[in-house]
Amino acid sequence: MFSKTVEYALRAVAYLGYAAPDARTTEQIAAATRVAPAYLSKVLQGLCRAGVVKSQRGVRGGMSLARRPEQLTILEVVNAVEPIRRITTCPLGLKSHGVHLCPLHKRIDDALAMVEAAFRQTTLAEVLAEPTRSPPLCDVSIDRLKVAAN
Amino acid sequence: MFSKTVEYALRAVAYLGYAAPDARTTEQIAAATRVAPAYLSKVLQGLCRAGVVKSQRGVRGGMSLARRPEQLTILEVVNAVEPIRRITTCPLGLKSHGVHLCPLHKRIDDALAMVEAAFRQTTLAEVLAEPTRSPPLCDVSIDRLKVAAN
DNA sequence: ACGAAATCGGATGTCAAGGTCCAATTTAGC
DNA sequence: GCTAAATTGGACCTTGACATCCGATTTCGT
Repeated sequence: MFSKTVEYALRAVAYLGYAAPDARTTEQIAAATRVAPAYLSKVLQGLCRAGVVKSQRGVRGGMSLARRPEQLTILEVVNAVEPIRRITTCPLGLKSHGVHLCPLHKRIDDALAMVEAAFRQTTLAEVLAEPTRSPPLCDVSIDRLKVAAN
Repeated sequence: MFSKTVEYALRAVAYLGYAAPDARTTEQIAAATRVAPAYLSKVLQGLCRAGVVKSQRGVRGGMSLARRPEQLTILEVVNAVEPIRRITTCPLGLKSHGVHLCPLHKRIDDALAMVEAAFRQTTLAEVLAEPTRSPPLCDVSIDRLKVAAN
């Protein structure tokens, strides 16, 4: 239902939020999020163009959040890589009823709207702060220790 | 977010519900739902195997609903062609926390759960019966007249 | 100024989704 | 029994998602 690319983008952003405000290299992010480094690179480029993360080239460069976690919603991340396309007109292309969706497509769009609303209401900060037995992104804490040790 | 195949399956089922209890040929369904006939054939085969529709070969054959619209939910149709895969374990494969999802994946799974619940609660009969300016499936009424005229 | 470290961008490869085509099979009706 | 009408299943094609690779470029630190 959600593409792998969306998964990868959310993992990366979660990891960066955890590391904020420091930057992390694509290699580090890939290792921590268990994503193929070369592909993650492309995903991060997309997030960069969308203004979700910012990049710094060269020595001691890497990726970091473009905004504070409190100002970044899950929806923005999702829409940056693969926009949720709401149904606004009849997919069958019938002009017989203009903007009014038939009951079937209304239901489908309602489902999209629910997801959209849920993601819009959730900030990265909320995800990171949520008390839980499992740390965000699973083993990000282990990685954090590893990075801190360097 | 939802695949084309899911769209096609829902359109076909909506059309068949509208025509119920009579059968319709793949050609008729394809024309009414604006789907490529050859591909719709494959989709219908899947629905048939899943027990959502039933097929009748030969002269005066075609496709019809396997159950009454009141007994068929949107979720069943969706799951027949492309099951909604809830997140049950950490996608990163970390065994460090067993069945407990991290906050990120919890949110994603919550979204999936909402969609699943909405689709489970909606029967085909409800979709067909809903009062609206636009008939279900857009121009199904036009098609109905055409079929009735034969 | 130089070199190492990092992103950027383009070319390429792989695989599943979406889509087509057709011969084989089944079946109602004459 | 024959024929026309319909599904079935398999082979095939096309496109986009996922993924890899590498040379070019930028930039920090010495």
